[in-house]
Amino acid sequence: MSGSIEVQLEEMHKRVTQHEILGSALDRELTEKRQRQIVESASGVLFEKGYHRTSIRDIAAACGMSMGQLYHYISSKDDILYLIHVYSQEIWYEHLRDAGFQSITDPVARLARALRLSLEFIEGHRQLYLFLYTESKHLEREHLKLVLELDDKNVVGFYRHLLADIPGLELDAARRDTAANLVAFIVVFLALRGWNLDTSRISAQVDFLMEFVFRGLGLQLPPASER
Amino acid sequence: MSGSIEVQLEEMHKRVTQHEILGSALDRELTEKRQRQIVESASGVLFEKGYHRTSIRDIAAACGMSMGQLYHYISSKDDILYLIHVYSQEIWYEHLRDAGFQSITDPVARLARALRLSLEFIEGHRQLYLFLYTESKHLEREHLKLVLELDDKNVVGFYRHLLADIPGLELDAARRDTAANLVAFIVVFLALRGWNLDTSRISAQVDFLMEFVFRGLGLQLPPASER
Amino acid sequence: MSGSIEVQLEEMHKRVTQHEILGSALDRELTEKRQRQIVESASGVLFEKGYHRTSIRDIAAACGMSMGQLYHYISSKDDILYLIHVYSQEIWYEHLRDAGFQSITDPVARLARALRLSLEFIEGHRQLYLFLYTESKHLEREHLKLVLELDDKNVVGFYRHLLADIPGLELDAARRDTAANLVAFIVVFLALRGWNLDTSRISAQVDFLMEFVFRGLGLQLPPASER
Amino acid sequence: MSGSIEVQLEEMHKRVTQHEILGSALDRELTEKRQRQIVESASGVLFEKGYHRTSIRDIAAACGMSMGQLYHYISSKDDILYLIHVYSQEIWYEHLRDAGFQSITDPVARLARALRLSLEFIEGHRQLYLFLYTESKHLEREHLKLVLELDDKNVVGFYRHLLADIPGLELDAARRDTAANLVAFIVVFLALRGWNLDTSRISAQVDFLMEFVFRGLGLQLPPASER
DNA sequence: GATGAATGAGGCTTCATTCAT
DNA sequence: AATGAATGAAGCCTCATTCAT
Repeated sequence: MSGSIEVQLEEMHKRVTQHEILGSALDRELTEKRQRQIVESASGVLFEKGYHRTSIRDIAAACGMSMGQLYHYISSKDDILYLIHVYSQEIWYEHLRDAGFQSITDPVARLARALRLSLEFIEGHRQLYLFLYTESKHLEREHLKLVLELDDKNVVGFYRHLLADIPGLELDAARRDTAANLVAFIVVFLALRGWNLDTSRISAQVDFLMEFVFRGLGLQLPPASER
Repeated sequence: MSGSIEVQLEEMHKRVTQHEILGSALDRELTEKRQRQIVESASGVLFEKGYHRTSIRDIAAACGMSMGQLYHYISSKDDILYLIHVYSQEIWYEHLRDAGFQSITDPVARLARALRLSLEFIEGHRQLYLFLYTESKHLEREHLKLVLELDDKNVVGFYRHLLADIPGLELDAARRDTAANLVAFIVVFLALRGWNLDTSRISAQVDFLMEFVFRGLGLQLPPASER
Repeated sequence: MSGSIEVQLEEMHKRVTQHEILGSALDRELTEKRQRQIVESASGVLFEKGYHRTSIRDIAAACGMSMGQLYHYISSKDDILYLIHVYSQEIWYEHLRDAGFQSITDPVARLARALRLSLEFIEGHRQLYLFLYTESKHLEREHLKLVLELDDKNVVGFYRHLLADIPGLELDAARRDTAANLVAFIVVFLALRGWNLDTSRISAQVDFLMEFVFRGLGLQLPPASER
Repeated sequence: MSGSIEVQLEEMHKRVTQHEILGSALDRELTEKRQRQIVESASGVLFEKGYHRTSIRDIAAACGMSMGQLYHYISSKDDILYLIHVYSQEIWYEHLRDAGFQSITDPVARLARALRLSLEFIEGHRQLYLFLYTESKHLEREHLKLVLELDDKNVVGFYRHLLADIPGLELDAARRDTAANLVAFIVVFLALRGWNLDTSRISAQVDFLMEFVFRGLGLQLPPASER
């Protein structure tokens, strides 16, 4: 079961790709490239001003594009919000992959590593995650549904699998689901409540959170060398 | 130390009142009454459509007021957002008070009860808390600052005090602060991730969360009769 | 049956009034007054430039209103198109009424008078009728449906009743319906093909059309004094 | 005089061709072929969405062409509108010709046959004729002038000639012109008011219209076998 | 030659706030 | 005092046409 995250992410990519966002541009490859550029360029303004206060003109300017060009690669402002959500899952996945996560075999070590990598990653992308939680509610119905599905499948699903693999963890399916959601939620703690936390102690806070989660689940945290 | 929350709330009221738009002496009381009415009437539309998509017209209509009248009690749309934040802390406080929270003396039992009352209260006001987390970012700087201060002082501060009172809890001030923030965060879990949770099992989930938090803090949950 | 047109028009007014167009203005009476002003002021530009080429800004300017004000009395550009259609039926009705049409009792004389009054009226409102036929296709589905219903009920219905009253006119219901539609169509001939007609001979053309229609129906045109 | 329509159509072709955008000698033929293809392919979208709501992109897609290719055969969107008008006259002419119209010699039978062929043809191309009447107003001045001239020359002119040929029809030139215009107008009745007519009785309606026109002109309709 | 990405003005509509009545 | 009509800037989005590749 340890390879499942790759499979999930594969599927995610497929689903994202299947969903038509295209404005009028026809070249699929160029479109995807530009969409990523748009997300990366637009993030700055969006995170700072918020979705509603950022105009399409602001975004176009931030992307160095004309408004018309922008609309060749998206078909509505809402698409950008959606793309950011997808993007966030992609880069999170890439982070795990690049950190060699999948080479770990021990289930508990896997959980520990996943937790630490996620905590650190999200801490490094505070604004992004704050934005995601803050603005997801404004997605249009169709996009919202997709995003929530992706989140349940890829993010929560990821933790669900990790928890299921751990021997001796006495959680029925229902509790395991709640636990997976809770982990996905706690992992985002530093981003959502960062304004009220001492930013000079990040690594201590990461440790604290890992201990908290492991103890909360009734598990023993592996020695530091193995997380 | 057990009375501190009341003191804090007193102060909160003062601060809120100080910031009021209208100054005329006798109107103060009426204004506050009307403001609460406004918040309570406007909540419906606001929670459903979101802050930006709800117009002042919508709000006036929901309140059964003319726009002119509405503007007698607020000075800008942002005021409403602010008032909702204050309101949320007030009714949370009232809930704790009405549940006889302050009569509990054992520190661990106090924490347990505070947790359960908060979890249940927030679960019963999901839309409100989702709104708070979703829209607080749109508060204007001055209001935002106030709200964050109130939250740190009254909400996080409340949990900070509870944790400080618990004997044998080995947390230095820094960790205690993180822990208090974390508790304030977890307490909101059911509202923020409710879309992905089995709503038929709320009370089981409340139990699960309480166990999780207590274990996470290295504490033993009191027997059910004493929570 | 001779009073039926009044009844029909009464109903038309009711239906029009029932149909919500209101922007944000609440005063029904003022709204209706302003809507008529809008129609009358906007006609000029609209007839000249056509619906699509006339911008909302053009219309607001022609009405001496700000764009915002305009939208207090309508809720979309399409509403204006709709209002013009309703307006056209109203003023046509008023023209017939003011010309004392309903005092005529002889069925054949009634038909002749209706025909002449309509021909003359439409000839005097060429641009309006050209506009109606040209742009009705661009009405949004809901409005289009309403307009077509009104036309069938009030305009075609009017001719249907006139034809039904005429003794010795051997038309089954189906043919009578076609005939009524045809009359409603021919009556508009001068407006729709006016560009190709000698405008100096209008009254001769009206006579020609009346003779044509009466002969076409197998009727004898009453002496000029009774038309 | 019976051959005159062919002559007129010849001339029409010439005029249309003269106005072509491209000059290069050999391309002429290809251009005309492509233009007809464009008109035929684009009709679907255009009739359904209307001229203004159909974008050049839509048209290119409907034609299976790139936008660049499309612009090799037209020089503006307005050209397409113009080409459709010309096309409509061409296929109408072809319909008459293919039905062996020119072999009829009796003037009254000619008129009857012309009427029936036109009524049937237009009924079979309702959308096209609705489009022509609806959108002709949007032609640019130069094209509009041409189209109106063509219509007066070829369509109205055709009926004018037919009427002129009929012995014993007491119409001065002015009335004859009005009558020709009226015939050209009535012939389009089924297309323009089709929405309000019983579509299951088309042939009965064609008969009714023919009787109506003949009676209206004071003529006797030839027996069915000779129409 | 052929493509389709790029332009950017201009389209319709909304809305917080004010102020004449 | 109370109303709600009025403002007008700013919002999102479209599209005929061009032109670098």
